[in-house]
Amino acid sequence: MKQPVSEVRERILDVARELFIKNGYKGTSVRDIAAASETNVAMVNYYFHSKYNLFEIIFEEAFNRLQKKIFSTLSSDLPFFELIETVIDSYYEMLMEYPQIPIFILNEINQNPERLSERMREKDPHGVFLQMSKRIKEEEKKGVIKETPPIDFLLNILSLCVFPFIFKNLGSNVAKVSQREYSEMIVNHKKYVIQFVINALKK
Amino acid sequence: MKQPVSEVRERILDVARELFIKNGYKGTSVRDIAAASETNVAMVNYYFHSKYNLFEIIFEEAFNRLQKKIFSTLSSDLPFFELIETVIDSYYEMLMEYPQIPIFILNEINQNPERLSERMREKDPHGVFLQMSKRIKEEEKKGVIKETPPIDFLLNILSLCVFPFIFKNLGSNVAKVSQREYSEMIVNHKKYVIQFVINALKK
DNA sequence: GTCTATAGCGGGATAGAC
DNA sequence: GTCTATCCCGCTATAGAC
Repeated sequence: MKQPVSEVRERILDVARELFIKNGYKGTSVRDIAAASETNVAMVNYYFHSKYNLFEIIFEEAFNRLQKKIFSTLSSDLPFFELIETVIDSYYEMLMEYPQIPIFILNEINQNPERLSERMREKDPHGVFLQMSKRIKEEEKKGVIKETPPIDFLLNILSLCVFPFIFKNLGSNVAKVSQREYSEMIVNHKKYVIQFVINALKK
Repeated sequence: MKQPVSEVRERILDVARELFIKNGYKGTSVRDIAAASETNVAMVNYYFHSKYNLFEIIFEEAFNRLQKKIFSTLSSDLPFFELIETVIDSYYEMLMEYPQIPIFILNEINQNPERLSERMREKDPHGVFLQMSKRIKEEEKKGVIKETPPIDFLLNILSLCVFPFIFKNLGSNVAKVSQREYSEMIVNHKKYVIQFVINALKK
């Protein structure tokens, strides 16, 4: 019994997504994908031309999701400290739902940095960085916050939000807690991070 | 003319360190190492048995140095804020020398989490975490700093120190700066991080 | 559209002569 | 200790039968 256009294609795509997220690009072979999707190597290359092309389709999907979420938060017109809180909230919310994404992205940076960053540059239609810089400048002028270089500040936000998820595997092992316990710990950690950042900003 | 015990071994080790740092573990082949050290593949395996073992020797070297440095800082009697500054300094100094280490660790985690975390647990013979907790408690009592859960605080320190290096490849491309410029940027970023952390702590 | 079979490459590791 | 030659593996990709 045959599904619409290509049930096989979908099956390969689903399996590949799972494997790429779990094992990364280099850690996933076309043979793995073929076996897990109960097809064969030739089928994967028939539908997707190459392993890299297949990877790109899946990567795009994950990447768009993350981008959309973060950008819509950053572009809102909330009061400054609430904006900060919401940005951090959004990162954590997103990353708790898709904890594999940072590892997925970071693992593959080495693979093709030019191409990936080309994409990221394309995907900044609202000038989020400029908008954020403007908000920071305003608050500096008001004397509410300390002198805050936008790049350094945003890098700190990114570090504080993303690293705990990257560190999850190692951290839970070293601390001898289950991944589940670590995840619960992260919820509390988020609250500390928000306070930490706001304290660091305040004059 | 022959050098002491094995001039060749040292040469291989030096070249390997350089290549691993520059191109990462997977990006460096034993053939590359052989060529650059003007020996051959057999020599590399004669002295180091395997590529993985060779890398581990280099990894161990860096890890031990960091460990030693952090501990000597923690057990010093520096004033608390200077202690924080020195710890952050040490992390950045080490990571600027071995920027590939975090990425190697990340890749290792996916492949063999048990082995790596076993090692890291072994390497805390002096109780860095306990030392730090003690100092934090003292400063809390003095009323100098806010309430500061040690785990969350240390995770923040780690995030702020390690993430910029993980992000290096992607970040430098997105910001359209060379890796070299990014590295220079990181030196300034470190200064901001130190101020950021100290402000966040202060009551 | 599906599959088998294999080409062709590049990797790590090793045997064995010197 | 050193080197050449080679093994064996896994990978991507494709040719060609059905």
